[in-house]
Amino acid sequence: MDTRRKKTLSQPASGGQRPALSRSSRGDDRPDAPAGGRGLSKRAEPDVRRQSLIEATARVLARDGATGASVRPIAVEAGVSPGLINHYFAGIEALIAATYSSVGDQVSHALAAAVAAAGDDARARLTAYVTASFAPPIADRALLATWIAFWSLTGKPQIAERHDAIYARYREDLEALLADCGIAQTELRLTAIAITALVDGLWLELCLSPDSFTADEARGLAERQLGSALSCREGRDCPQEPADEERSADA
Amino acid sequence: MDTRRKKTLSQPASGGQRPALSRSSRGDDRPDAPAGGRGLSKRAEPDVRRQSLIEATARVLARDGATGASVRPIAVEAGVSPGLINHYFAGIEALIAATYSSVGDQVSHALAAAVAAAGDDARARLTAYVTASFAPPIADRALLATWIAFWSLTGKPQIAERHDAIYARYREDLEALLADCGIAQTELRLTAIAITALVDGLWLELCLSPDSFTADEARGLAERQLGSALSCREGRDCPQEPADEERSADA
DNA sequence: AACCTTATTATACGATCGTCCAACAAGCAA
DNA sequence: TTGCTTGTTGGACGATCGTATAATAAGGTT
Repeated sequence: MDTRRKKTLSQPASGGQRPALSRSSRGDDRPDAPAGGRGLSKRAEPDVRRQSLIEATARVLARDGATGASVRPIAVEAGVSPGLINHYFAGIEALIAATYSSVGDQVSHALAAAVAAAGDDARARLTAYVTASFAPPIADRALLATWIAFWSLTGKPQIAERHDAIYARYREDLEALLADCGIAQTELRLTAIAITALVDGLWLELCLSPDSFTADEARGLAERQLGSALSCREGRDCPQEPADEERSADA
Repeated sequence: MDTRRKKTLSQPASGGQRPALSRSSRGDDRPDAPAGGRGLSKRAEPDVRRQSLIEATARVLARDGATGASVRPIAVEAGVSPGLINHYFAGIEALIAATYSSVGDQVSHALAAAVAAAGDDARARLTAYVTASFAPPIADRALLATWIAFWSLTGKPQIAERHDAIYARYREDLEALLADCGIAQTELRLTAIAITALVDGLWLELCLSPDSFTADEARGLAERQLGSALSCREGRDCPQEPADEERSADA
């Protein structure tokens, strides 16, 4: 419902508002916007309106990045007036936080779809999961701009909380796929962290400067890392992390 | 050349901000404000002034991130008036681009120092290079905030250019260390890309949400990746990237 | 001295930021 | 119809943004 009412510090500054002008120009010149697309200023179901604001925010973030995500451009994109945003969200920051969760879910679903399309073989599903980051819609400069905007706000607890949830879910899904491939329980967590980091780093640089390597090369490197992780399961010769006490020689 | 003048450059212009004294009536109220701690901003050598502005920008970026890096806070941090920034730089964007190069150099030097401290053994130097990212001054939230601010501006060619140069240099240094460890020439480029991506991803997540894993774990994972890369050099059984034709079975 | 160059300040300007608010409008209950 | 609730609008407000510019200060040259 309201979710508002801060009645904060600033007094209305005494003097009454300007009587303002009549809105006579409105309400008779246009019957209303037809369905579909923008310009819907009809009354909407609260959940529908909330979602349309979130989606508009995602589009603006993708197009203009963090600096462009301000109230008025988002309102224009959603086809509503600026004031409506503060009616549905406690502030622009809350709207962006909600958008983080929404975009995070979309990414998660895109990865799940890639896994589902890979069939039943555990190894193929794992490969599909990690290499999906190097193809559309994940490997996209606009998505990176969106993501960077979220990162730039992780100073605020509200956003950091969602970041942790999204990444925890990503690693959780990855751990499940790794377990299906026979990775030992004790290795699951760190293996998932390493693969996540590699994929994240490759995805980041692939979007930031696409000339330094190709998406195919990124796929190959991720695949190699998977092979290395899986070879440990078969008792092969694989490099082990040195024990903590052995690691002091390099300082 | 009184001695008081010399230290004013590095002075953050703390307290005595402007005693009201607005200069609306120029030249009659007060010719100068000589005494007191307010001696900031004498004339400086152009290069010195430029550098002090760059350093002030780096401090503001580290403290407040991308959204805080605007003309007036930077000017306050540098202890000069806002207008001076446009005297030395073509705009705020040019100042931030220059700061990107400067911070990139500092990071590069910090990594080089870690390598130099590791001694003469090639393997130890390589380890020092990659694990330095997980210790101060690299593994630092403020540095991440700075870096994210740069990333958020890579849409502008001026910044993207700097990003490419900085990352190319990072990979170049890494390739040299890998070559010293005997990595084959044909594998150098992709190996460096993979290690850079892993380190970047670990560094990013370590700074963003430090609770998901520890710096020691990050070091161990990077070390394991190095071991995997180096084991190939000895003709051991190491996972290979599958050929491009073999990768289409998952649809 | 007078003159010139330029570093530096302080402010002005228009644009845009987030938030708040009073008036309008749409739906629903009586 | 009349009333009531609430989604929605368009703008006001103060703060801050980047840039531009006239006035002043400082150093160097002749």
